[in-house]
Amino acid sequence: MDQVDIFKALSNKKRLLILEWLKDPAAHFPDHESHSNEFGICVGQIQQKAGLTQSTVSEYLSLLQRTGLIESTRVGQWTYYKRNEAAFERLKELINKEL
Amino acid sequence: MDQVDIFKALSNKKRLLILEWLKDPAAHFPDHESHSNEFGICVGQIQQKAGLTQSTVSEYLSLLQRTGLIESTRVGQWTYYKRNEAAFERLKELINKEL
DNA sequence: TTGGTGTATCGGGAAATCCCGATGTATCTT
DNA sequence: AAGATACATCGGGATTTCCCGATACACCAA
Repeated sequence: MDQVDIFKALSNKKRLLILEWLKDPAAHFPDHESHSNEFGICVGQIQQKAGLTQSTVSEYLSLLQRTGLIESTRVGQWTYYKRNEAAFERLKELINKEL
Repeated sequence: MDQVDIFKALSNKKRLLILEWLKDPAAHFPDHESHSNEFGICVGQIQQKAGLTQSTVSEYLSLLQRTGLIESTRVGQWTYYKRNEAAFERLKELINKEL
């Protein structure tokens, strides 16, 4: 994934929203604390909030993961996604220097 | 132009290159100082270096201008483009805070 | 094992993007 | 005015992106 691919991943309103939600999961997914833990947020929760189909959300999360901006953990039948803040920091440094 | 449109504008290798070249025009367009002045670099110079057709480069520059990242000045038959560094600073701040 | 739930992948129609050649417009020169 | 130069716009074929429904896969519960 090069710089262009990262910008492409960020070139979508819904994906930007998802990344924003994952910055503060407790604030954006306050549903009884279920399906929300130290591993992140599961696909279903994100799908519900995003208002997209399950397949679309799954693909978007997969795409974001390929950029390295988020990471996933499988627990039972759930896949939890969370931000990779180190990757965000590296991206910001790159942008600050190269752009 | 919202955040998504700016990321879309940055989602292209050639456009990123053009923005990089315009960071230091003297270094990247050393052709006898001609067609290079305080107003920026003219379309033809950029087109030659980019290896794209004239129409494509014109459209790319127009797109980048719409995002506010570059500005143009018409002088005679030439249109000079230069970076709007203030816009880049605002974008970087936005990215550092929101992303 | 059977059925249910959560996620990933596949196939594809619609829309957007990429980049081109052709053409139009503005400006300069003679 | 006529031709040349620089750029913008138009029309379009090829590719990519968007987002969906259908289907496949993984795991759990009974």
